[in-house]
Amino acid sequence: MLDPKFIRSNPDLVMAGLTNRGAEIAPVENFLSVDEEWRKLTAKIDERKARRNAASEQIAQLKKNKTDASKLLAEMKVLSDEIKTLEDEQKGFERQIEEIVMAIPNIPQATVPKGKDCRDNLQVRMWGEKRKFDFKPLPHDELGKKLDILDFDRAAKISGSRFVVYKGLGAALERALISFMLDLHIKENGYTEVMTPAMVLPESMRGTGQLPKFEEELFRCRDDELYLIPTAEVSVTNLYREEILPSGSLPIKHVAYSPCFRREAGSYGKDVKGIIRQHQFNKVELVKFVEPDKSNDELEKLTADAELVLKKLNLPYRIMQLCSGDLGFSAAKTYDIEVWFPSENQYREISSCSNFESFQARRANIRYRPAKDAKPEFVHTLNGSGLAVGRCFAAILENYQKADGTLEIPEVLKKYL
RNA sequence: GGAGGAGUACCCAAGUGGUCUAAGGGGGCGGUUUGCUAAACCGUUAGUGGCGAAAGCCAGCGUGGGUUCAAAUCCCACCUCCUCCGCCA
Repeated sequence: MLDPKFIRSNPDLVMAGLTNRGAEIAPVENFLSVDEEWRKLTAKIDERKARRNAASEQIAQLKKNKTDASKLLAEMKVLSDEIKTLEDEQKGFERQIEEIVMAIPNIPQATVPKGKDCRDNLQVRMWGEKRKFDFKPLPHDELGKKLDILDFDRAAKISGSRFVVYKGLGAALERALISFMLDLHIKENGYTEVMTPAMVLPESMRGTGQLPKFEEELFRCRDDELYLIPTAEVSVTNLYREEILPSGSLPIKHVAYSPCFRREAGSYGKDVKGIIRQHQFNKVELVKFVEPDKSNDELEKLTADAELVLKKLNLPYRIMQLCSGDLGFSAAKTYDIEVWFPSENQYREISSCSNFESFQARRANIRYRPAKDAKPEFVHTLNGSGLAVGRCFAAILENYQKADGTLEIPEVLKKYL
């Protein structure tokens, strides 16, 4: 969430930022008026409480001296009832403010290109040579079926649409990719591995920004207040929720493998073929907690760390900077990595690397001490896929297929298979 | 799932309705002393949010409610941890 004090003192800046991303500005105006009411009321309540505290001391003295206090008691009874009424009103305002502020998205950084949707995203760089095929490359799902390593029909039987069964070398390849990515980030890029729960409390979803606005995209348990994570970002970022990290502990860099669960509500008819868009998929996620003035540098590094996976696999890709209108709810700046799919003759997203600045840290109350006895400040959080394993699997099938319908194995994966 | 017990500040811990403005100890920080270190002694130490120019005031003892003029303290619910029993990969 944004800092209420920042909204209060810079409403024009906030509204301009929201307009750039195509969001409503009404919540800001709404906030300003409720906030004003709340501040007035709070001052009023504090005043009355100060009076009550003073009277309490008097009553204690009177009782001690065995003097009659009934007049003061009666007075305080009235005052206390009044305080209670005002406090109920105050809680109402607080709930309203919380609801409003939690629904306001992050403000894009000044350097983020202005635009409406993904067509206005900016290509930052490209890498790799697109392979020249002397045959017509098959789409990954057809190839997977032919090789008997992907089974869509049986997956649909047991779980419905948008699921897949990996079989034989398919399962082995998926597993190899996970191990390869983890090892790379741990050994070469300096991340510490964590393996976290795939089910989390609503507070965690609020911490990273999935709730309260995007509940329809989540799988929820019927009998327990638990949600399946749509990305390891949720459980890993919330590791340090409600904590003050000691000075010198930043940056913290975690890598986590997790299954991810998404309802994909509203994407009917989109990417229905293949394993590009599934209700359950595997992902290796990179998450960083850094000092505020370093977060943009750290975003460049994080993106480079994710890119290294594709470089080692020799898969052509490009880096896109998302325009203001295409940014996710919590992000202030985002690079997407898109990998080449020869059968479709197009690039497709395989990673999204974002700087959330203090947006998630404030929601999740994650702070650090800049120096030993300094006051705590909110950290900046970042994350990025490093990478989406299923999409990487698909890209390997497509880019490494041979004319005879078999598959070449990327050099770096051989020791994992 | 059942039965007990416990949550107080960086840590340990006292506190069963009113100078609790939370005792005491440890640790940290600052100081005195000192050739240096240690010891001793003195001082200091919850983060945070709100109002205010400031002084200050208000909130805060796991969380949320309630009782009361007044709650760390009494009542209710919940959460977490510990011990034992049962079940279980």
